Amino acid sequence: MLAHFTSGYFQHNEPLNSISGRGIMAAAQTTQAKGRKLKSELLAYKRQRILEQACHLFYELGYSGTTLDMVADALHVTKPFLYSYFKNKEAILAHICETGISESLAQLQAALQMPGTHRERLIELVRRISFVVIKRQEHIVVYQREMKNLNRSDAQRILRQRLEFDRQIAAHLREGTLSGEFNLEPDALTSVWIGGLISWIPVWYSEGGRRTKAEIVDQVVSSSLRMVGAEDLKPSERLLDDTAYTEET
Amino acid sequence: MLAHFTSGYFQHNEPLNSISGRGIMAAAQTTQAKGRKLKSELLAYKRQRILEQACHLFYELGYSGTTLDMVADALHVTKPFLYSYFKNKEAILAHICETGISESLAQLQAALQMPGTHRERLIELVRRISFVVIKRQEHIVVYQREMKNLNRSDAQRILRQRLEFDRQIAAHLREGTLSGEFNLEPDALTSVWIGGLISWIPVWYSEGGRRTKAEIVDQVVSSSLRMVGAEDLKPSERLLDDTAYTEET
DNA sequence: TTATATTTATACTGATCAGTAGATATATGG
DNA sequence: CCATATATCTACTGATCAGTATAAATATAA
Repeated sequence: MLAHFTSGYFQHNEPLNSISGRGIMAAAQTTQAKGRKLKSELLAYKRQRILEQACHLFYELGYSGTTLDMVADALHVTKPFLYSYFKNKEAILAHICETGISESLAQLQAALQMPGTHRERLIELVRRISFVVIKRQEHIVVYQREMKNLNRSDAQRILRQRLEFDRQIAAHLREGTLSGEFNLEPDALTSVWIGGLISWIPVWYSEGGRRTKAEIVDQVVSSSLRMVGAEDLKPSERLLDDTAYTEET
Repeated sequence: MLAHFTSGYFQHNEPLNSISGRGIMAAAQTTQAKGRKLKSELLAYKRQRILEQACHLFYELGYSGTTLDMVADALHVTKPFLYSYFKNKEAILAHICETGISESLAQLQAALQMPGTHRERLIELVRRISFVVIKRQEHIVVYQREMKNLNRSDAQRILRQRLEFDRQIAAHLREGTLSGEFNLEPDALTSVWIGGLISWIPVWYSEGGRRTKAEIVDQVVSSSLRMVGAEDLKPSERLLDDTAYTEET
């Protein structure tokens, strides 16, 4: 039952309720501290698996079209199990909605802190965010569709991150315009349109479709550069493959 | 009760169930043909009012967050009333979802048939579609959010219109590239990105906000021109006001 | 091994709501 | 004004499902 345990990673097709600390505990039981750490890892892992499965079902069937019994069944557990990990259905949705935007914001900030011209950093940030959006397609779509079901405080917390996201891109475009790299009118909402472009990816991209991730992302980057009035993506700047941006963290 | 009737138009705050053909019938009752025509107009009007109100509530509260009792209450009628105008709740949603896309498609085709260069017609079509999207903001948002709740055949019918919409824009961009007005790579998905740009308007535009409709639309047009590699919108081409595109049809 | 703590499951409740059967009111035509 | 047709309402049902009380199973520590 517990044999699938492999150096910290878990098999995803294993019934969630069969996962325990026993195997490792027996082998490496030295201190209570280690036991506590493992326990909290298990907790986090189970939470994450619930979120993944719920996200997928919300994506396929909609939030209100998905019952918690369905989520539980898919994980081979029962509804009250879910309630010991999340306060209620809405709390699950809130976590899902927050994932995409908070990861995007993190990548945006990382890209902005890199060295290079404004144009180079724009390329980098559009790329990084686009890859997040592709990786978290389902989260992004669920967020866009099901936002309305969030309670006031969750909605506000997430909205604040969105506004911060937009504020930082807008600032970068303003700076780049001042430095002469971009060509934008003072009151252009180009940060908004770039955000729209990136958020539009899930509408058309599908894993295993005719285009590779790198192609799609290069098109978004190219369109963004054209929109801000910077030099278009040079052939040498094209992505050959996704590896640099799709490694697991 | 029936005094609000004015030359074919109806007051919107009047209880829907008080609207009848009596007033006009008494004054202008000449043939049965006229009576039938009026009757079908009344039927169409009531259907339209149900759709408007339902759309607004779906927009505010979500499809599953809106009960048909709420829709009925808002119109000062009862739930079974709605069922004599629509087969079920999903049929109401399907009509709402179809509105935005079919009106957009109509405007697209009208713009494409106008005289002018490819660039001029691109400006015209982006403008027209953008104004549809602004006018039908709530319909568009409800469609994007609640698509999943449509049954197979409704979803397919609407999807076909979307695909046709994209196909025609793509064809226009291809022709414009061949004629040398645009500068696009053969496999660019620019029609998709322009569609995304336009669909993104409702996320940020709000009636009575800091920007006028004309400003927003000009920005979308400008971004589209830049994306396709055409000459940017000249100051003389800017919209001074919305009137040319927002007259009632 | 046994006592205690933690995790997970069984079985239920109360509220909600789409959809309907049948009654009532209103309009139409003679 | 009456008879018929049409439009609308009252009152209900059956199914669904989020959330919970409590029991069972499992893990932990001594």
